[in-house]
Amino acid sequence: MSSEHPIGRRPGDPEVTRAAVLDAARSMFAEHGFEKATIRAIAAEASVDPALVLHYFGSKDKLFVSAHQLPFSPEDVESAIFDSDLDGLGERIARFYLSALAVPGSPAVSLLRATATHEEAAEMLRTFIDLTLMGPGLETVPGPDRRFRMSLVASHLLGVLFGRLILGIPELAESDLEDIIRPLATTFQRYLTDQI
Amino acid sequence: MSSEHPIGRRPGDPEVTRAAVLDAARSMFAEHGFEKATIRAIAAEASVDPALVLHYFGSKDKLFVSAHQLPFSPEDVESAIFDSDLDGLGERIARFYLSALAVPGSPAVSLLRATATHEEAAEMLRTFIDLTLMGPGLETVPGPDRRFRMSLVASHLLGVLFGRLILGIPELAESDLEDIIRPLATTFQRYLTDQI
DNA sequence: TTATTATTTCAACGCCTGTAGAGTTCTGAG
DNA sequence: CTCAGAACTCTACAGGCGTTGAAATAATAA
Repeated sequence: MSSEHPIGRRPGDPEVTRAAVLDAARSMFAEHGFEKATIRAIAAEASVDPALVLHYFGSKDKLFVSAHQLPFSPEDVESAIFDSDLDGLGERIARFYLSALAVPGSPAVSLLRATATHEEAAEMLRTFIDLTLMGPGLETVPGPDRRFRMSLVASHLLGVLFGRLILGIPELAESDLEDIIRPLATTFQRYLTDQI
Repeated sequence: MSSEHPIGRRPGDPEVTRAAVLDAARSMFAEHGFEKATIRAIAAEASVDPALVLHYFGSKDKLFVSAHQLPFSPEDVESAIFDSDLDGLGERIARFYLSALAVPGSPAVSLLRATATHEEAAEMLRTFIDLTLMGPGLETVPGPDRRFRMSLVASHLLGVLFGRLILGIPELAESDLEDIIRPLATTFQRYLTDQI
């Protein structure tokens, strides 16, 4: 069984091919983690030769980075979460992050999975948290320990994502997302605005 | 540069060698995850030939399983956590798990890391959670949704371990453990005994 | 139309992996 | 004291990996 396409440039828009590679990369990284998502498998999923992947992205590391641009901008988060009074803050955080990220194949899950074995992915995820949760909007949270409080929030979010999408704890994986958001909202509100 | 030891059986207790291999395996799995912890590296760390590792444990998978026996028995957990009144339950859980597991090189961290890319490790971690957190002691927690409540607790514990030891969120990694246990204790207590 | 460049496949490289089998030395049972 | 078996190393294989360079084709600029 030889390749699908003849050698040489194919007609049409190359951007389509490039996008297909990125899609395949995201899906493979999300499902298998960094090392087990092989360039060969990604290329196959995109119906493309492995060498083309490297032609576009240079190396597997760079491909990973390219495939994990933020799904939303830090400004989106700021306005969705912090641009209101403190009262509903916990709920807004829980709802925004879980509904955006707690879906199979989400780049966040891919990042989370790869984080476990790939320091570059860990760095990216730390940056993501820093830019979105620890950004300027955090200033509205009172107290000198606001970063620590927010890190408790982050840890719970991470744990839910991990337990639901990677580990597959049944009670987390099969519950309606709203049922998870509710108790988390209360916890987050307490972490951010109450005595802890 | 050839090997440290001559060929053939060496004098002394073989159990020492076997234990050294297990130690090396635990440390390598904890630091690098399943794929990147190679049999060759584990063998080198234990000053042993790679083939000896397989002689003892049969395969890399089986080695992983052997290296991750529970650090405490489910009965230990039951008595440490559930054999008192419900009042301090949240704090007992937070303190017991975090002080036992939130240390670098702990088998739990190794398991957590490997879980991300290795289904067998995920199965082991799910079983661990099932045996210890969801065991018979959970019956003392009121409400038909006690398993769901406990899964919220588990998710938070997972998230703290992940954030502190794998991802390396500074506020979690550098805080005194007691400062983390305190707010978690309150949250756990609420999850398990209050309206959520 | 022609020349250049970007896109694509092919074939191969060197490296590392888990694992198997054969050979060597020690231990312990009879 | 003998000898079967356990412990241990050496060598090697087969397969997969990321990556590279050359060749072929299409798009585009002159």
